[in-house]
Amino acid sequence: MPGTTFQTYTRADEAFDCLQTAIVKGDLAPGDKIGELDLCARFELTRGPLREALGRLESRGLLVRRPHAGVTVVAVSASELVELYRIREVMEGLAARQAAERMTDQEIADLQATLDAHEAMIDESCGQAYYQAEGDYDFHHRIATGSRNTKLAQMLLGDLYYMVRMYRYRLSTSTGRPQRALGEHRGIVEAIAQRDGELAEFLMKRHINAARKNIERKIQEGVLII
Amino acid sequence: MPGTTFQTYTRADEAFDCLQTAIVKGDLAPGDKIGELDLCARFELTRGPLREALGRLESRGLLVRRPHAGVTVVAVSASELVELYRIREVMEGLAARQAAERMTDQEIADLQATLDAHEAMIDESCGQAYYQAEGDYDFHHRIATGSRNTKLAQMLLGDLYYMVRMYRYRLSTSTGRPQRALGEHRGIVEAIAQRDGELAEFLMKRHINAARKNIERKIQEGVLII
DNA sequence: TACCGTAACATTGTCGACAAAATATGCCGG
DNA sequence: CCGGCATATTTTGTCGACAATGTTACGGTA
Repeated sequence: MPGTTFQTYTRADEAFDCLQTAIVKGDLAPGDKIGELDLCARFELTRGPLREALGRLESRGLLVRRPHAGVTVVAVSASELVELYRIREVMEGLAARQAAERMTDQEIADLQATLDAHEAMIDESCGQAYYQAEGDYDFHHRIATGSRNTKLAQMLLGDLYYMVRMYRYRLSTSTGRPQRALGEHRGIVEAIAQRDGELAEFLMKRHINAARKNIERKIQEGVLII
Repeated sequence: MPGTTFQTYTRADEAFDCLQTAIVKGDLAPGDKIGELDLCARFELTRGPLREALGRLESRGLLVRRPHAGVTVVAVSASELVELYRIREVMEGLAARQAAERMTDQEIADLQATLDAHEAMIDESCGQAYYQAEGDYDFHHRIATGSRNTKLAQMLLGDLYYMVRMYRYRLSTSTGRPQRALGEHRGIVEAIAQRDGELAEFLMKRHINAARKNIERKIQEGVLII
């Protein structure tokens, strides 16, 4: 092997990332019927890699494809969004428990530092909504990874979070009560630091349960239209 | 629309199914480095649809792909297999709870009938191992569907079960104690029939937990080599 | 005028060939 | 005899063209 320089990115990967972020950010709205050649022009690539990316997105549930009739961005109904949170509740509960058992001390310290930075941002109240969403994502991301459960992290990070984020960007306000969410996050980290897996699981489940109820309330009030 | 006869299957779908079953059945063993043209010859199709199918399989975690270096069937380690059961425990627990709340009376009756048929097979002890595996799969499949949680069913049926079945075929004996498993199944269905979601969740979690411990024991004894 | 059947269109699915990268082979030097 | 380098080969990634299918528009008929 002359130059051991491996190429890690291919055009299909590129297309996959572009499409995924486009869907998550809302540039491609749910229900949109998108043509292949349009996308090719948009991202400057040919149909081969694009179709490969479309297949992957479809497999992940972000696109729905009807043979010979084109692809459409998946439209998640209000009830389905709520169901997503029910899944998150049990899966992230497990992640928190395993994270409490397996995270390194360094990782826990980093996690606490993250919360400190997060708190500082909230206090300065600069771009609350956006940073709140990003901080929240970062928190859950770290715990999923810290669980050391490959498949669990893959399912959370690769499947669920993208669908949730898809609507978070649209909502702009994640929970609406950053201080309260931060407090819950602190409690979870505290439990993890004490290696109390059971408590971490309980608190995480309650945390996500609260977020679900918040969304249900917004839907009922008509604030959240899906 | 002249003839409203929609074509639902394309060659890529075909390739996807073929590859998936080939992996699950063990015709393509974990760790195998498989070439695209080999697969083309094997399934009699061209590289276009095949690559699309490979992308989907990769996205689902059954294949791992290194750019320009080919695809290999994913090799799940013993610890990862155990982790899979931890995920199943919480997810299927949720499925059982929601199934208890949402399954129709007809579905519950069908489920009970399924168990009766299953019991008959075990009594006749004809092809125990195989039918045990199939019956077990059928049972969990119905509950996942009965949860009416689209994404949950999709994740269980589309992701987890395929990975678990991949090793079930290799083990030939699923739990080793069909009567006991059947009894646990009966208890879960009973809870569902009584619309006791909490109990159904508890029993399902305990059921899968027992299966996990059984596998852990086999691994320790060296019976199960991965 | 409304409805149905047909034909043209546009879009997707499929194929074969070319280009780029990684692996395998052979050669040279130590 | 072994290790490292350059070349050759194989395999993957990409592209453009053709075929099949769904969609749309049009005209005829009741």
